[in-house]
Amino acid sequence: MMMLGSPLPRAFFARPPDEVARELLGKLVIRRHSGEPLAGRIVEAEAYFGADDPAAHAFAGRTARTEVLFGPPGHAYVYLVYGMHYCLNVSCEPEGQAGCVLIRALEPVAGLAVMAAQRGLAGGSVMADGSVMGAAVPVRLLASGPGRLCQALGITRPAHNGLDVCDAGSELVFAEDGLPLPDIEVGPRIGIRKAVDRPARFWVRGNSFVSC
DNA sequence: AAGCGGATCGTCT
DNA sequence: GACGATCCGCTTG
Repeated sequence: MMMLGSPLPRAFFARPPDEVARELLGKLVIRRHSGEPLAGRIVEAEAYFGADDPAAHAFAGRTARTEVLFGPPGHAYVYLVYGMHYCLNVSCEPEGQAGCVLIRALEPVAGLAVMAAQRGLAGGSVMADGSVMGAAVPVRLLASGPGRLCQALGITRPAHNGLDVCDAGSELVFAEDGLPLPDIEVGPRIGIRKAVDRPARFWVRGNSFVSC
């Protein structure tokens, strides 16, 4: 029986990315830093394969950017999209073989106020007399989307690319949450132009934090 | 409620 | 020199 919050073992990631993506649903992403830990439960993830997947970054071969994808499993692959958003992935397959899972949405579990602040959604409107009208923080939008969750957790390529997410001492850890596997749905991946028909997106059925 | 376009830059052609 | 594994605000209906 795995302990609650304990890091997932490296063997968990040393498998094909579609298996890993499916089983990552319900697991925790924990961002440790000097303050309180930030955490979210994975509710949506996509598998990206290697040489046989034109939609994957690894498809073009081994480059400086994609080095992590070909390295040992269980390491963070963080890249910049559209010049402004970071995306978090975790490397899969044994060392030497490319593959990863893109984390697309988290259900916030801990550190919601910090997440809101980092998202620029501190909530509440400052009135003319200096008082603050209550406007509830839109929790659903905190970490629902690959760019949003990186902003909420403060994940960047310079700081986090290549980190070992199986190491309890790491700034970024993927961990067990002690919950049974949720009811899962499968469909095509989002936002890609190649291999659009491949069913490689997994999400928790009915969960309101799924990005779409 | 849905659709459009602007922002912004590392990476590879 | 072009192009994204995106998000947000503004437009229209």
